Amino acid sequence: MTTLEKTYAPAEIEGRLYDSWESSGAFACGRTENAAYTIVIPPPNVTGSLHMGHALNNTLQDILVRWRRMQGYDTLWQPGTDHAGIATQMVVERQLAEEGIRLDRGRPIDNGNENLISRPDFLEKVWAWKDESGGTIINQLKRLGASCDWSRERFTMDEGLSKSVLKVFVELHRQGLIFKDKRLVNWDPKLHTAISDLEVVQKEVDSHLWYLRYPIEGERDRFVTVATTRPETMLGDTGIAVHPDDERYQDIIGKSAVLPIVGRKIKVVADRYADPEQGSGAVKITPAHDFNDFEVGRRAGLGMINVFDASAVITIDTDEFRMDTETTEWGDPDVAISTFNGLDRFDARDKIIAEMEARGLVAGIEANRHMVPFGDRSDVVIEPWLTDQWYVDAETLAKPAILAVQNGDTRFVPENWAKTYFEWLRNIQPWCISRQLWWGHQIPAWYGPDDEIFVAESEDVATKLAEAHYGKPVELKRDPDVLDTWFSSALWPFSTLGWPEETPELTRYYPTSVLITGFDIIFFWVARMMMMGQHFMGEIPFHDVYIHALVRDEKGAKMSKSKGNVMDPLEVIDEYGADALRFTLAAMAAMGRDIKLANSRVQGYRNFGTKLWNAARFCQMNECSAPGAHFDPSSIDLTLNKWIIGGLAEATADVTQALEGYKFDQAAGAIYQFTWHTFCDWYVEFAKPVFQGNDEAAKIETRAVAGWTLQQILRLLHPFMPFITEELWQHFGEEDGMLIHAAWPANDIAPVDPAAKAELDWAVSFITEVRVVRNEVNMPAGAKIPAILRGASDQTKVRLASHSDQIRRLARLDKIVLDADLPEGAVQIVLGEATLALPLADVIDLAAERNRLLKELGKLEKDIAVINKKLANEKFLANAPENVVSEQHERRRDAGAAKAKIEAALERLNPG
RNA sequence: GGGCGGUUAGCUCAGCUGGCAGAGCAUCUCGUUUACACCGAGAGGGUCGGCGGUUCGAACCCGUCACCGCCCA
Repeated sequence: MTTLEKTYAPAEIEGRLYDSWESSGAFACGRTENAAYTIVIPPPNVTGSLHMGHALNNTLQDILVRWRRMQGYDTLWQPGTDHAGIATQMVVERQLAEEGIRLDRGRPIDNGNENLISRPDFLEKVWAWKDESGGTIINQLKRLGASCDWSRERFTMDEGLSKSVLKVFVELHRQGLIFKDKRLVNWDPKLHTAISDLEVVQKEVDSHLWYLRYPIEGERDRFVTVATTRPETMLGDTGIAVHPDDERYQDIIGKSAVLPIVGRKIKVVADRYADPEQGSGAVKITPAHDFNDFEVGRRAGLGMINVFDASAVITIDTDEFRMDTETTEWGDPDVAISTFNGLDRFDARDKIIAEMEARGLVAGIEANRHMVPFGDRSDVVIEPWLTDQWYVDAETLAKPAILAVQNGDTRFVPENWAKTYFEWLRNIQPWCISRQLWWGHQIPAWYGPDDEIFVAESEDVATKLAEAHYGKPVELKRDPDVLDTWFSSALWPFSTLGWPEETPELTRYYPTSVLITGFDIIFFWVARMMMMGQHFMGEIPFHDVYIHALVRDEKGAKMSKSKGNVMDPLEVIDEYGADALRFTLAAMAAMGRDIKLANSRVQGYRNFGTKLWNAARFCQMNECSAPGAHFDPSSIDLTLNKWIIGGLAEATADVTQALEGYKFDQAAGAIYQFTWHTFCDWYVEFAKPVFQGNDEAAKIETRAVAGWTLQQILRLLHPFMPFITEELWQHFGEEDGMLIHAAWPANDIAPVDPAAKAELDWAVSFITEVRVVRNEVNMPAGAKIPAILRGASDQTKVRLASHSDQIRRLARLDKIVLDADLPEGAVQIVLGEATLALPLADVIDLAAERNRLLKELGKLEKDIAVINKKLANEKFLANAPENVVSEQHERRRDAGAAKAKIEAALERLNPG
């Protein structure tokens, strides 16, 4: 076996190990003799590439999956991507646009150079793009080390998943839970599709509040002033609302105003929506272009007048626009049409203001900062627009989803997020699921000649339904729209397992164990998967939902391309290795707190990997190989070895327990602490004299224990740092097989020996005390000096005898003499019941030593005063638990004894 | 406006059921003692945001104020 290099080189090793895991089938599920442990990946967007959020999300999933796999579970980490309707269509459309090709969606050709592409041809292009570039993020997940079962990779547009989408749509429709309706939707005038509330981002925009005067009909010189942020929509105004209790407007409620420019008669209605405090207290009502106005209009029975086309261009040459109009001094519908028709919405705004000003109807303009809805993909202002769309009755489906979390069938971790979940589900609106796109699952609805709707899983069935309905064959037209991507994602926990087929996988792996995701996705995924899972499987989709933090930059700002503060996980992996990135993310994944990531942190954990690597080198150099199956950690002789084995047992329990509670940071902290500070700092240093000594039996045992402990460390660390641990396993693992398959250490893997712990703790504090003092009195670091131990108990003497080599080496003492006389000017250290003296007046700074002792004395006196006050308090004695009281007594005794020794030392330092 | 979270060392954060305030990074000092300078030994650094309350005892529980962040309207 080759000797290890001086440092670990991740780049050379990661790819090779990943391939050997994958090709050996290590990631595959199917050890069906064991209990199942399932995680479905929150499907990344097929157009996406790995960002830090993904890195965190998938690191945590991989930690759980690798850990459970080692525990023997039949693990399935189900991977895949979603088809990302809008995003993917945009990518391909953009590519085509560069070639001068545009989708044939019934709009006029801009110029002679454009070519149109048909829907089937376009879809072919999308699939070609997907085959070519759609696997980016999957390969990036592999760089991270993700141990997904890639043989089961799914895509939401796959045949099987598409089949489940059809079935769900048809069934929900039959149950009356999917319906078609004409309502206001969030319309994206650039992408020409409806989008869901969740795809709208509210942004604060500096704009104005315009105060416009509308004349009251039949009353000369009487006006009502309305305040608006969107003057261009006034063309569609059909009413004015005032608060029913607003005294200013009592006399005009029920009357009509004349809509300026247009000449339409619009009613003044009383509605609580009008806020007397806001603006003028009167608001113009445009039911076809505002969600609130829509409700007001419905309550008051106002008309709805649409003034925009799909691109939000003013389109008013219509009969409905002319409704209730009359040409007067204030307005003329035909002039309005000729002036505004065909204008872009923002040009129309300027022109409206100009026209109103010309009529003297602008009462004021105020600067105003307010929220404006933007499409998260297109980044243009979203228009509430009246269209026919398909909806899911989310309110009905939400009920069981709420119940399941209330009664604990599904548990949020941390549990606070349940509130967010409830909040959203309790106020849920009908879910608009149709999208005016080509890429996606086409809605399985066909229309007869009279627009009768036939919903069926196939055209054949729809045709038969239609024939039965009409009594003769008719020509049907399929609904051109596709379904929201999230509609198919909602089925992911069971559609990926084969549903609607009753596959063995479905029976075995559903419900899944846990869903790991970010809080921003509770609505998109968690809630919808819960609704669909319960409705179609009759069972919750996951037992636990772990919500992790957001990864921010080191200053706490959200990473974004525009800010230029994104850290690319792949660059970090290139620089420090995947293990370092993974460990950093895990160590920082404290519950309920965002992660502020800095390169220095990753570097620190890279160093941890190097430390482990070098500890392994040390073991290798001293022939500490893994001892094999015959090794029994409970039949160990040396205290040192009993101690490290006990420490390992405690660390094992800590890591396991932390992982069980999803406390990734604590698990990482426990293994880090044990590996570096217990194993590398103390155990290895204590083992050196053993290896250099002549006690062959001790050498043999220590070699075995060191090798065995290292092997257990590799196991415990593997879920966090899979690559470096697997690489080292080749040197320190069991003969057969890879670490990924090795067993997770049981909590009772080895006995914890309190006596051994006490003995080593004593030796460690001996060494530490000497080091502290040597430093404080400026003793040359390299100087080997003698020491005198006085007043030691028998137990201490025994302990000293057995660790004398180690203590002399690490404290840099050349000999330790018992109970000798003290020469002048010795440094004295209080060590439990004993006093340790370093009698070397010529190499120490006596003034510094005196200061040191005085400082220590001061500290002890302060401690004693605090304890005395406590113990003098009768209420404390009466109320505090007995162990707390006795602890205080003990501390006073110890402090008192130490104080006496310090005083004696001061006395000896300056006799007289 | 409604909801959630935060405020602890210079920075980033732990701190469980109330019982001696911790880690990593950074800083300073010393050091190459045959795994490791991506290292080792040590040090300094705190009004636990403010005020009140409960308690023998509060970083922790309660109230209140201030500031910061996020989600929803």
